[in-house]
Amino acid sequence: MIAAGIKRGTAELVVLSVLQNGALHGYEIARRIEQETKGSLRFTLAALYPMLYRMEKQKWIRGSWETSVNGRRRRCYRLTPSGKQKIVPLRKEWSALFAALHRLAGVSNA
Amino acid sequence: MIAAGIKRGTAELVVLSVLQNGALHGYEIARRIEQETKGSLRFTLAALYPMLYRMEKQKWIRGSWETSVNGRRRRCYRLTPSGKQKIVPLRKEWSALFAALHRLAGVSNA
DNA sequence: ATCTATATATAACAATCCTATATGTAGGGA
DNA sequence: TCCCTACATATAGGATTGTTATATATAGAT
Repeated sequence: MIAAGIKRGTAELVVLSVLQNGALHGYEIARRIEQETKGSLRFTLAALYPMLYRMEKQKWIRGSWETSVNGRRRRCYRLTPSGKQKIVPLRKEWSALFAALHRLAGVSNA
Repeated sequence: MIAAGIKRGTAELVVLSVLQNGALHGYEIARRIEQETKGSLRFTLAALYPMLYRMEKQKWIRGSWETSVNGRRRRCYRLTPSGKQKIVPLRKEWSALFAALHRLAGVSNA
């Protein structure tokens, strides 16, 4: 598990990214992040929910209450056009950070 | 300039890394980081000084007051053996983060 | 004489994680 | 039946680590 102090700030990009493949609710977003990184990246729901509210307020995602086949109420979020556009510069900035850390500290994705 | 919310948490690794090439004082550490990343990564001194105190307290660096040729008093920091060892797992964890972001969000050092 | 660069220090604030706690449903096993 | 786990959302309180603003002080250039 990557420590909190290291992964700090990644949630925004990560949430937007997993929503690129289709609408998801909060609980499922957490599971996808964990699965797709083989458990190395993981966020608590207490971190994710307020983050989703902020992103909805900024119009990057739009939430809608839905009911699953089991009768559970969920809030499903999908990317807005604005949210899709947001990903590009965000990924670019993270790439710039990666380049800087690669240069300075020998960090690599290998 | 990489935004504060993105670079958050990198200072520790970055400071330890620039000190690998020899002892430096706070003001100079800030300049090195900026120079070696062509201005893309930059920390305020108000962030660096408390960080240096924390790292000294944890025995990763050791500071000593010195006087420059100009008669200015500076606190020069050098890596301790413990600090050198600290870099390895820290770089590894940052590499793991970027592997995850590469996979999930297409972040790359190119 | 004033302005910039050098050099350290701290207070007040902001953002984004965490743990802990709360609420409630559905399904499985003892 | 009762309890435990999985599902699903919500919020309070605390920790960490950045920011801006402010303070102090010396050296060299204009």
